[in-house]
Amino acid sequence: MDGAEEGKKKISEAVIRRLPRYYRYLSELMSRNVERISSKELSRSLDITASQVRQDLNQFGGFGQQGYGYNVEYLQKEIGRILGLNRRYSMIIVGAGNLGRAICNHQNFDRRGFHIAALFDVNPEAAGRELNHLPVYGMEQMESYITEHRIDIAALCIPSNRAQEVAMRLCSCGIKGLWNFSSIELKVPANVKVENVHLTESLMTLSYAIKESER
Amino acid sequence: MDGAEEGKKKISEAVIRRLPRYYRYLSELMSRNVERISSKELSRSLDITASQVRQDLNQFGGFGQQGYGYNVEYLQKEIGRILGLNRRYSMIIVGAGNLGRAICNHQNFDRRGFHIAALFDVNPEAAGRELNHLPVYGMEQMESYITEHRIDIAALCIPSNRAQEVAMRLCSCGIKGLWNFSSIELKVPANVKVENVHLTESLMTLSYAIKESER
DNA sequence: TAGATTGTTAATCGATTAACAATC
DNA sequence: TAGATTGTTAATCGATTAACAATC
Repeated sequence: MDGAEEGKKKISEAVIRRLPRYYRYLSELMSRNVERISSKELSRSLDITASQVRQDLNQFGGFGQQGYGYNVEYLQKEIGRILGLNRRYSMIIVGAGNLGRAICNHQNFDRRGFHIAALFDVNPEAAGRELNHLPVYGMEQMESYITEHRIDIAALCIPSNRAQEVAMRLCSCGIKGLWNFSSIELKVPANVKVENVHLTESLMTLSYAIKESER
Repeated sequence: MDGAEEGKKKISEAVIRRLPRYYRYLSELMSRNVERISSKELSRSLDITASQVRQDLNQFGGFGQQGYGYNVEYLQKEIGRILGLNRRYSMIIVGAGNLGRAICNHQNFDRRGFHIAALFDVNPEAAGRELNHLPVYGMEQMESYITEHRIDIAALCIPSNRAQEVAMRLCSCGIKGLWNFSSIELKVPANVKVENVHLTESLMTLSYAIKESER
């Protein structure tokens, strides 16, 4: 017992980013009542080599069975557990502009365990109203709300020039994760996790691909 | 002259995905009237090693000068050119729901050369109206509009179960790139480029990171 | 000239793919 | 038992980092 037990081997980000894809596809298979699947079939559907599928899954332990493959329902549940989807998260949306509203209207998040509790906005005439049955509060109430309602995640849907400052406020009251839609790189304490959705960068990457294919 | 001239060495996706970050930071430096920057300074601001910065930039040629560093304005322009930002793209948004509307209201895309021309929606009562001064048409007019207005890019903001079918329609009338916000993996001809924005997957990755940091 | 910093080659590290023995 | 397919080790490939000569 020299500390070699619990999940130590650092899992690479490349692997982690593939897990949601497996998860989604397995969920789809479940809804089609498919019971078992082999790494080879998975590989065909997901454009990943069978070898990599097995390598990926074995980072977390043996979920399959020789000669049989993987049980779809079991594997889906296990990957869900690995991703932390076996519990619920409370989320707020900061910035009730178009993007904030689009996210709060998105059905799928709640289904996956991400419960949106409220929105916050600087605009006093937005505050006090409701959006999609969710309350909209002024920014000054943000800290106390997070503490009282034990909010885990904040989606940052505000202009880039205010994002860093608001991020720091969120970090200071115990938020665990920031879902950052602003176009800047946030600097936050190590205990707060940031996931970026950089739309403009995404579009530029597409632009590059189009340009290349035209040559 | 045995065909060893023009841009052959295939640039890796990892490099391409870093280019927009350089571009954005250099744009910021320009607005602050910074004239020159070294790979070391870039590395500090972008959390990339100086060695990698130089390696990345030299994939495309020597943009710097020994003992001096890089000229900010020149480098920004060159990276823009590499990304294909030195021209304008015409874009339509398919699906005028919350997400589609959020994107059409986003200021930054047009600034970077991505001009949104119109929206399309199945809902007949959405069609015919205007959104943010942009026309909304019914889906049946999509193909002819794309051809007539030489549309380059379509942002797919429709439910996942209809995404593949609509994608095929878009491909068949000469679209060059799909910006896919639906949660499925699109199958398209090789000449059409797809850039995915998988929001649910992004959120699951954040969930994983939070779970890990709590252990 | 001395100092700084690039461009580029070589070394290292990590991720992907191939192969195959284990076993259901 | 024969066939299928995993788990896992070894080989390959590619990306990142280190080092340093070139040169502004």
